[in-house]
Amino acid sequence: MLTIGQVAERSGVPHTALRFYEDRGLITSVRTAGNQRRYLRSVLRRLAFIRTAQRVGLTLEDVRDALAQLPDNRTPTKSDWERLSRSWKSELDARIDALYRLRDRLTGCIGCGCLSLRSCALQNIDDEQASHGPGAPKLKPAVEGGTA
Amino acid sequence: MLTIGQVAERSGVPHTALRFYEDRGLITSVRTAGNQRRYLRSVLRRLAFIRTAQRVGLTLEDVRDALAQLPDNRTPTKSDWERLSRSWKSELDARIDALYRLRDRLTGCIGCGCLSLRSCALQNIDDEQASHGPGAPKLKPAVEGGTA
DNA sequence: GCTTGACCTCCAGCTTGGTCGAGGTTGAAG
DNA sequence: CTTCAACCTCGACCAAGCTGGAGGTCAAGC
Repeated sequence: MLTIGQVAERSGVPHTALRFYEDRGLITSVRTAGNQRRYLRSVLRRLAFIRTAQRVGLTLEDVRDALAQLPDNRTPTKSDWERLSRSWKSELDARIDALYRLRDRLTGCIGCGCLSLRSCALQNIDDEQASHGPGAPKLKPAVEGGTA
Repeated sequence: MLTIGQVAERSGVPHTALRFYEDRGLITSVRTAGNQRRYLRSVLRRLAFIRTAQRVGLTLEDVRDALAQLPDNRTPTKSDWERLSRSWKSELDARIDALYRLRDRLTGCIGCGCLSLRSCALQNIDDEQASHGPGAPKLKPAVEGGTA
């Protein structure tokens, strides 16, 4: 069992954030007789997962909901992971896709002669994300007349 | 020239957010004699760009810094885009990579028989650090978009 | 058994990315 | 010329995701 300080050091996640995550239900701990937190080593795995997910733009709530599908008290089974995976895969795929388009649009624009943006991919971004992600309000299909 | 209401409708970005973005220097407008905002059509392109970038976890500041490289008052040239592209590509690549790892970790776990997590990729996220002894290196210091 | 640093709770405050409403102005249609 | 939706500014407020401090407790070393 690890103390909060040990977890903080090993994971690089500040102890303040660890308490915050616990408060939000992303991680759990048990308490000593003296009311101090003690963590299973598996919390490090969760934390790595949380931080990675956050870095790519998922909210703590997204992560919490996903992790809620995993058992706290036992090693996740194959079907535990399957469920988590299924529920996340399409979201992750969508994000990967969005990133690709964002990147390729940039580099693509160089090739496509953006001096006249008329036929440029960037032009057409607006219609793609019609309904995505809770955090990001949507861009409606814009009526791109002719002049840009 | 478009009014703020027209831009809001076409882009799907609320007018409140439009003023907010202008305040933060992400978009610009000109004013009528009566002090009302008028936008170039190109603002729609910027907005689509902003929303996409946000969706994949970049901050408004990241976006602002990137867009600051593009001219406000003329169509971006090839070299404008080249500069923007260069400065973003590695960041986007890193995020794509992170997403892949996150996704593949999930699906990988299904294949690898996570009933025993021993050899699982997820397992090794933290063990790498743990096994580096007492002064263990940290997880990625987390979130924020500083490296853009 | 005393010290000291790591721990506890609670709460205020910060940043980001906005929304909402009050109170006033503009501008195009009738 | 009136009307009224759409616009303006400004400041309060919101939620997420934290940080930091105050004031108190625990536990390991001397």
